[in-house]
Amino acid sequence: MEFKPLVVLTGPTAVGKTNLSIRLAKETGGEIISADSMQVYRHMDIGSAKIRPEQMQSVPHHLIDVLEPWEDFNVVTFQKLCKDAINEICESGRLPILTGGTGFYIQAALYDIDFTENEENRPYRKELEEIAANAGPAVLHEMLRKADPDSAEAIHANNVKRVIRALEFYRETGKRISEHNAVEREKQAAYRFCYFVLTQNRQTLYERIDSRVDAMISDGLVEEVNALREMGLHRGNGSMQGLGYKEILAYLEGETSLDEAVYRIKRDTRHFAKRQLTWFRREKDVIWIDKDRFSGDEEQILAFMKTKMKEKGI
RNA sequence: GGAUGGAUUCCCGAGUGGCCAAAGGGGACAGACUGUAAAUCUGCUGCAAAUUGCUUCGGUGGUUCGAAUCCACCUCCAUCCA
Repeated sequence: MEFKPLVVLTGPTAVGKTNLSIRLAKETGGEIISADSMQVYRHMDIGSAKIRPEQMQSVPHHLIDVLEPWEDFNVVTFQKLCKDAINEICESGRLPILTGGTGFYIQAALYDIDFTENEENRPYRKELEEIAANAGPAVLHEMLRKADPDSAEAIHANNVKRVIRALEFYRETGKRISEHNAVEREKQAAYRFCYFVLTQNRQTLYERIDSRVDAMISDGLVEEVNALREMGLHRGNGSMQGLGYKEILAYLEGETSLDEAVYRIKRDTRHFAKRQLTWFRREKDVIWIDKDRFSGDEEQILAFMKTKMKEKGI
């Protein structure tokens, strides 16, 4: 079977993925698929640093503005939409470029990880959440130890969300998620790919994050969040877990000052960037692009990327 | 000029004679992650030849077997009185 080509362009938040992706797409006849858990939502433009239509320069973009902010989104949905987009782009003879900062989504798409279709069992999840809240996380963890000792070993008792997921998996499939994961981990990529991770020195990155947050505020982030709030969105919505949204929401609810909210957005975005970097470091077959090595010169970076792509036959 | 309060490890801040390299929080750094992932969670943070040794709690000197903690003087900061 012939593998389809796929270019992945990722990196920590605020490194400059968007601009580079546009240039790469224009030079290679590519179309962009967003691997971003927040840019899928309409009405969330400023806080998600979504590309503006005029920036797209007529390069087609997929998976941006496809959901309303009150709709749920998750890896499986992403995976499905992403796969469709890749197929469609390839069929038209163009190159799919997966761009965005959600490492987990990229992994799910690239390795075509099997999430074992199962029904969402809301009542069971709720039941488990209540056990954690009332009896404590240790009790829940003990339940997991009985069902799936390996998972219990691997997942910290305090990580309630993941303990619940492991328990759910066992309940729904009758199998242990630890065994399932072990199998999936061995998978080879489903594409002929280049996995680029754009990076730069930490200090500069952090400075860029700080000033981008300031820019978001002056571009009207507060107004954007307020509009969402008036649409009925609240902290329970998945979309409102986004950086910049939950903090401004707290401010609008009168829980914090604006200064405090801004401080938190900056800090938590830096933490997020660090987590992204940790994720990419662990991914195999990654091609790092250190902007500092190229003195930030996009021409050189693009030339480098194209060389690497040629090596892979893309 | 006088009175009072304060100065603690990167920051905030607890500690008022031994159990203190010093609570707690923040930051920084590192890590995990397979249907909430911009989420969730973990570790670590004086130095070193590291189950021990060395240097830290504004400065100097002193009391004591022993001081971040007590005393004296000095420096700086805050508030109040002139």
